[in-house]
Amino acid sequence: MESIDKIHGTFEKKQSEQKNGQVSAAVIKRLPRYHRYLGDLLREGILRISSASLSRLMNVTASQIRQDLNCFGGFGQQGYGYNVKYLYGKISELLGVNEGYRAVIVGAGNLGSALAATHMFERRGIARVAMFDTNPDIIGTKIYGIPVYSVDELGSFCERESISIGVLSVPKEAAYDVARVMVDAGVKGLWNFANMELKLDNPDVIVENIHLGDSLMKLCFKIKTKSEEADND
Amino acid sequence: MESIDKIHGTFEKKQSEQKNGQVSAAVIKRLPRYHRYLGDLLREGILRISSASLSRLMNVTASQIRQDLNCFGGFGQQGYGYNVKYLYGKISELLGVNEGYRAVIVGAGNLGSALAATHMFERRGIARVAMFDTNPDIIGTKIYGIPVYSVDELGSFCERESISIGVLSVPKEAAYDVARVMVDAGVKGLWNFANMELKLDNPDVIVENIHLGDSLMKLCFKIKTKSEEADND
DNA sequence: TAGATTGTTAATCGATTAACAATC
DNA sequence: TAGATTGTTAATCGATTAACAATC
Repeated sequence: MESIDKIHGTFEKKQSEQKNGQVSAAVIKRLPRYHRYLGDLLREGILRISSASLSRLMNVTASQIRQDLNCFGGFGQQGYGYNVKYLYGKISELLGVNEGYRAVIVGAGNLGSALAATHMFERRGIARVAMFDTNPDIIGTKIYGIPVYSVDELGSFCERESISIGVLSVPKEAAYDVARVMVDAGVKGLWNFANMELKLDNPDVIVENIHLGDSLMKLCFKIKTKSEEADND
Repeated sequence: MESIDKIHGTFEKKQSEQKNGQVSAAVIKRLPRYHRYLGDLLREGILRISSASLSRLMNVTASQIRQDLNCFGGFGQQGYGYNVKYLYGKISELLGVNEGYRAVIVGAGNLGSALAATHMFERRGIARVAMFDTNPDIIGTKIYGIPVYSVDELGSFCERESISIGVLSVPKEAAYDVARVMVDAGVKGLWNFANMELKLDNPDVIVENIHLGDSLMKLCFKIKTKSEEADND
């Protein structure tokens, strides 16, 4: 196996930090997908890959891959391609994998429990340190090993435990109250499943709104459109 | 309240069916969001809205709203704006709400159960007629009122019950087998939570892949980027 | 009628793709 | 060295925004 150091040692300056300023939303959206595919390749034991072969695998153009990666620095090598392990590491870094972020899940209903059950967090080096709910029957218990506390303690807990990520799996009606408490407690990002768009006045807090229903509707739209096409044949 | 008929009766020709050919993916992605906001307005009892006020509400440009809607026909009226109820209805139609699609959920684990518990389907007029699993302990039971059958019966069931939508909340490893069975049984769309991109050779079957992990990573990326910005101040 | 606001065309902007010189 | 493939610039394409005439 080639030495990663040998290949990448000479032009380290350019790489680590983002090139000039803003990266477009389009590129950011694609980064996790690159990460996924590279993870698969790594697990398959593939050592190197060219933008051309990766493009075939991912159904995008090789140009786009090279452009995207170059937003962050030269991760490849002319005549060689990309070292899978190295590139995977670089993208992991960009995405904040293993930054040691700490998360809480607010709302221990069906969705909250499902999120507690996944390996989604650990896999990215994110610790789920607690869950919060209002139901006295489950407060004090553990769900998939995660302790459930009263939502009354949410603010003080987040502050004390330096929580960066708050997951909102609460009903729509509770979302703003819960969000406010967490923002005041210094939480940096909210992952919002509450089925509404959380608009905060604090521009430093990042919000990712999940709308599963939108995806379901897109599916229905496409099914419907496809059927109508078929009818016109 | 104004009569919808009075306002819209005169130029019905243009509306109902899609204008010339393909609608861009960008527009399709935005339709469910329009639907959501209009639903909220409707519930609040708002009768009419202009593209300008809707644009303020939704944080997009009024131009974009008018362009998007005009892909499908003239839903508004000069000097008046849009009738909320009428527009909501039209977008519902476009999205296939209340088309009577029938769905099954394959995989009755945490995620499958969480999906069984939501009102996401009914709300869009989609019937969840059954769940399927391999676990003998839950086969024959009901989860939130939905009967659970053995995955062995999946194919024949989908065929017999004319299922249009298959929800995949199974482990990655099982996804292709399950997908193949459903596609062969005439299912028209797959909503795939299996954490991998389902690539089918049948171009008539629609696949929506859900990657919650990608969203979580985007959140981390943004938190990280924001922190780094802050450090450079 | 005058005012408001759409539908639609034209202008702008950004993202994707193509091309190729640099270079491993 | 010759071949391969990147990094990057330039060309193309598509999506967003602006502008305004049509019209309710």
